[in-house]
Amino acid sequence: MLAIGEFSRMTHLSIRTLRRYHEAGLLEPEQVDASSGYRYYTVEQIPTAQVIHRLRELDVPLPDVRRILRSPDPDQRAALVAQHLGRLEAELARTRAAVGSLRRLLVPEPPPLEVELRAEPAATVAAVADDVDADDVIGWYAGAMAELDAVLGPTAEGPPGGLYDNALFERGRGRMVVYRPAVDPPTRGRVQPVTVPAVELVVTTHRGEHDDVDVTYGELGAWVARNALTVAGPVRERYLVGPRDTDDPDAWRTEIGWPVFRVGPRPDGGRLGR
Amino acid sequence: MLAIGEFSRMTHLSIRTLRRYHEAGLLEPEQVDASSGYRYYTVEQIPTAQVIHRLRELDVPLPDVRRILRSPDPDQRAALVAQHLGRLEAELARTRAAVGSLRRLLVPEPPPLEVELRAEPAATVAAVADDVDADDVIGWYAGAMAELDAVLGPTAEGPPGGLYDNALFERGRGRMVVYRPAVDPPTRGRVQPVTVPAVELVVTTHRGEHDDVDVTYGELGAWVARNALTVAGPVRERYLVGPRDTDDPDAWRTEIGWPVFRVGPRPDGGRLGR
DNA sequence: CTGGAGTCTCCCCCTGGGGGAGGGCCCAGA
DNA sequence: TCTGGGCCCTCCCCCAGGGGGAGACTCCAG
Repeated sequence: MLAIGEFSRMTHLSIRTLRRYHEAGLLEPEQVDASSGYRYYTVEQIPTAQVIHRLRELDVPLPDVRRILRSPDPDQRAALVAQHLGRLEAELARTRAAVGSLRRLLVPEPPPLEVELRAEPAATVAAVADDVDADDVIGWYAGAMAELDAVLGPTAEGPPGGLYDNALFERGRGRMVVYRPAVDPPTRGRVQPVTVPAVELVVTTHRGEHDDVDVTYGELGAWVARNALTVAGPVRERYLVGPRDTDDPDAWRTEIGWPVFRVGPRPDGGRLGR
Repeated sequence: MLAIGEFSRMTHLSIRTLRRYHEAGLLEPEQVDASSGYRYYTVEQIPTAQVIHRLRELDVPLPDVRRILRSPDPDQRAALVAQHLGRLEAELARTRAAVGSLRRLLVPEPPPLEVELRAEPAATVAAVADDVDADDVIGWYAGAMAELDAVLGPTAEGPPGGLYDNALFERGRGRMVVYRPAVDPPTRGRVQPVTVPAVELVVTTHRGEHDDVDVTYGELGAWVARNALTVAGPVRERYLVGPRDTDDPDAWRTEIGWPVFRVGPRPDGGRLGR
């Protein structure tokens, strides 16, 4: 039996960390003295401790480490690990995107901003809607669009789009609507007919990678502010050319539209009604 | 003038986050109402907010973001950014190492562990020593070894080595000694003559990448425990073949030695005397 | 003038660590 | 069998960089 200090030396996990892992149910000492509370480990627990160490180096959250350790089936275990390696891949992609975007930001070649004020008519579309956390936007969008495609089939009546509740940006959670235009929109699964209301829309087009889209948002917002307008409802995006159309990011075009009121009333505080 | 909610919509930074950035001195509102405390921003601050957003996506700490924003010279600013990109590189390398090591750990091909109990004589060497945090070990080692090489020159009397206080593993901070054997060791800069005491040493050799070294530590520890020995002083490593000898990691050999006492006394609790 | 959306501050919580205080336990030597 | 000192225990506080929510005040259009 090994006291916690000896076990610490053998595994290169600090004593404090071992105690935390005990508390979290990750690595239970083989025996705990009932009266003194002393933790005693065995040499057979060393490999487990090392696996935990590696997983933590990969920033796998403690509950997930526990799941991995407790899954008896090696295949299932491998799948859980692979899932986290996928997460690392995604994180790397995010980092790469931020680096690229930062570079573009620091070497600004200000493109002429073309803004249009347009009266957008109401339209009934096939949509998927839900309350979403800001971090889940990407994943939720992918799922919702896939479901739309599955229900509507490949023949499109026009580019897909989305409505984004301002609370999504201001408070990190809000209503999200993803839609595709359709004649006589069906009701199936999460897909429902939704009527996008008529509105006065300030519109511009974002070119290229979506990572930079907030820059265009900023420019559009500045334009709105300078023209003494005020936001009146969820922001709209329309994906004129996107990854579903071409693999060349430079060719992508996203139409961004802000509903506005002249000066006056903000009937719903800029939020998306239900 | 833009209220915080409008500014939030334009920059995709949440209201809470904007308040935090104000508090941290990252992004001061152009104007703060003295009586109400309302924050008011201008459209000119949007690009700054976007740069902050990008830097935070790269996990640049808030104080460093502040430094970057406040450095007036573009060159200096670029240098600060580049520094953080270097940090990202290092992190990526660490992640890659952990992935590789995890793979090796999960597909174990248990190499025969050859352990030797050896009476190590005392030796006087040229050494650099200091108290070091566990996270700084790599960097400190590199600096200390470079200084040793600069003082001693290229002709080596034997492989370099190190002594590692057990507190380094147990408590995350401890004394570290890096040395090179030398006849008549000089005193220059941080380099000093140090006498490594004679000791009974349990020794094995780790093969390959240093990322896996804790596995060998674990095996050695298990051997020590099974033979009813007890640790008596700082762990020793000797770098028989390392990156300074060959670029092939599979050829690297690190000798790992644990000073032990048979059963009996632990004169200094396994810590490194001064 | 009024009501509701917007904003303020303040406090608590999260993760995965670390620092340190105060006190009990273990065990080799005498 | 006692003793001392190293080991281990629990408990509380702190860190970054966020989020949740309460309770009160402000802004502004009708």
